[in-house]
Amino acid sequence: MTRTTADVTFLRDYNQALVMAVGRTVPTFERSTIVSDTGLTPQAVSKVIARLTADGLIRSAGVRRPRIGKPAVVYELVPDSRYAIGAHVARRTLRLVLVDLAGAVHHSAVHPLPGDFTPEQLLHTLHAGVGAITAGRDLRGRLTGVGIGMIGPLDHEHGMVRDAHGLRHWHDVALREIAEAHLGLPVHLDKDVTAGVTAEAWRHGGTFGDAVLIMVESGIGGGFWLGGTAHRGAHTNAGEFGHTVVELDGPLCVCGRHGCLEIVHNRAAEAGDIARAARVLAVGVVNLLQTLDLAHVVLAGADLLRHPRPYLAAVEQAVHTDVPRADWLTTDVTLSSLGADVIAAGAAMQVLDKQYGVPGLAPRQG
Amino acid sequence: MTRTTADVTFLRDYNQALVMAVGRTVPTFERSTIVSDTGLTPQAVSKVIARLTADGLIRSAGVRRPRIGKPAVVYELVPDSRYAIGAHVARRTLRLVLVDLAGAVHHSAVHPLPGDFTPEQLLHTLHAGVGAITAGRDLRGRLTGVGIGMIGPLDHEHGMVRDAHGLRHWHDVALREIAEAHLGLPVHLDKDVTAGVTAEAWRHGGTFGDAVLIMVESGIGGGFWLGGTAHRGAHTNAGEFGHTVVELDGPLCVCGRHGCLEIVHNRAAEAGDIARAARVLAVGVVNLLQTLDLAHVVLAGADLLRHPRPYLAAVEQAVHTDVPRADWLTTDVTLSSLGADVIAAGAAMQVLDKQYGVPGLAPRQG
DNA sequence: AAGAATTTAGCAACAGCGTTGCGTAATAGG
DNA sequence: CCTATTACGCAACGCTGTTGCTAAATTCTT
Repeated sequence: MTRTTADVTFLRDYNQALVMAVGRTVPTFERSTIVSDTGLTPQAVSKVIARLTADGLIRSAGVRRPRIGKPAVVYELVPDSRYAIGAHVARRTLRLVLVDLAGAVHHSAVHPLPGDFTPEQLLHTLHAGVGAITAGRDLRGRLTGVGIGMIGPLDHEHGMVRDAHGLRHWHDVALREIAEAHLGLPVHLDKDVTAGVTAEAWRHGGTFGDAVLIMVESGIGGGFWLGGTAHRGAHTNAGEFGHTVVELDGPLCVCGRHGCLEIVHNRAAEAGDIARAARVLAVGVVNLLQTLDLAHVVLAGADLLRHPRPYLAAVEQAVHTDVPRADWLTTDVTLSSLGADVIAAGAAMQVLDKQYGVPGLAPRQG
Repeated sequence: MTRTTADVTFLRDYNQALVMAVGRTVPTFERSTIVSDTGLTPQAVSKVIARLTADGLIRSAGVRRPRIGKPAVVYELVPDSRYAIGAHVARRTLRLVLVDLAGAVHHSAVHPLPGDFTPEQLLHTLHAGVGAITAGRDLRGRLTGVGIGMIGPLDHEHGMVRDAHGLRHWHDVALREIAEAHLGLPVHLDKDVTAGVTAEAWRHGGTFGDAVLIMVESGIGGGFWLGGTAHRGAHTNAGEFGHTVVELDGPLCVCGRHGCLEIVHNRAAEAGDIARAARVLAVGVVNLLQTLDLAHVVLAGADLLRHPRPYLAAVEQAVHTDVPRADWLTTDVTLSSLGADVIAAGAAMQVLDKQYGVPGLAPRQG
């Protein structure tokens, strides 16, 4: 394993990203806002603001007149100064979105994919879809790249799809490399659920605590945001939350174990007992809270969003009653604000995060 | 939430800590070792080595003669240049250890605690125990501080014990503050399992990937090391791994839920069926791997270490057979190398880590 | 109307970091 | 004795955030 080393360019990028994180989450801000939020000196903030203004990422938006004294310059993020395209590769569809620097979704389209599609077929559809997005717009110099969120297992670091579940033609495909060659843009590949949780984190700026995005969509997965970054695990395989056993000696799951959350949940759902399915999911969520002590639980996925109310109610109730000492152990439970776009949008935001997010110095796995 | 800001002193401390992390894990090293391990330039490494030598943290240990050319200076960590004391507060005992900069345990002692002891009683025993350790040794200027590992819930950031499980006199006790006043040393308070996993990480240097320390000792807990730092969660309450449900509608647990890993495991263990207890634990471990994709599983705790072989075998087998695609999804399973000292030693290493470990820029929870 | 008080913001000098360029020390081999 | 090789540091540099101070823009006070 090697850690990243730190030099002065890291300092600059890091502090600059802190300012951007504030700018993303508030309508407007001024120098004193940044000073108190970050602890940087006023002079340092001035330098950062000057750089960001020169890059077109922020702009002045008038002045605020204090009770007395010189008026303060008010700034705002320029959302359309940068864009990224996000792709959600599911089993039968490719969803593409255009996302701006603030995390707003400007365009969303779903393209059908052939059953058991090949890499070539995906790239063809991806290329056409990206072309359709860029065609009507002038994104020259403002399109940061393309993010792809996909089922695993895959290798995020090397941009390789290892063995996508249920897709026969996807063994050790260097998707990032191939897609970059096809599209002529930087490409970022990650697991669908990890991309999804990045969407929630990006839109909340620097203030997003430890979180999980629960995805119920044919399978059940969980994307984790821990300690200020996405948690991918040792082999980009974190998130197989559906394959945790909640019923010893329960029904046999496709993964080979018995009583996985996914199979128990799906049986209830298929029997039409959504309330029970939701309660089973809630047990799993509380398991996560006990294990990881999360601040946010975000619910998403087509199968869940078909019945948002019972799921939300069951999870909220379990979180508030089954976790002891709830007075200070606060965890909020919400539905994903981006609905069906969350994975694709999150994939796009991963590209933005890489460029404009707070950089980490975390080690690569060893 | 506020993130730490980064200035040039952060750069220095960070790169310096990278060098120390290498030094901790190898018997000797030289400038070229650091250059290739970290990616720093030779000149930067020279400056770091000069600083560390001046501080007495490393020293020259001869030269290596290359085939031809000027001999390279060989360096080594000076283990006894810094020490820290670690305390493991359990329900009936206080374990104290003295640990050096390399993570070696120099002294270990167990002091009895009264049943349902009060803060005052603990501090008295702690003070006497620390005195006994420092009495015979000349640790002037080399004792970095005291780390305390304890059952939760507690608040790591503020050094407060919230409501220690099963201890009636421990509600909102500002233990860190009180202990610092008593001992005249910096004190670091953390959950027992989190301290434990820090021991494993510290002794492995910078190369330790995502890991969990499983602790089986009356209760079952898990300490997490994720992304290069301890994972404590939003309220320092991560690690209640024993209170994850593995058997829906199973026996009632003390926590109020049914079928928790802890109660199912303990029933099997109490019935003398260690093999089944170990298999139940292994199911929980695989749940963690599916969720978090960990590189290391470390087993510890008095109840487990009474039967190390069946536990190790059961967990190893489950990890290797129940997690699919094991050829590249490698996870190693080991027993804690520190045995019963792991929590106390880890608490000590948290103090060392704070001073000499790789600093993070991670956000405090919001 | 003029000056004091207050708030904001930037210029200039500075210390400290890693980097770059290059010179020097220490060895083995010819 | 010279050359090739390897190791290593001095000095200058570019860049960072910081510190000290000045200037600008406004309201309040006299």
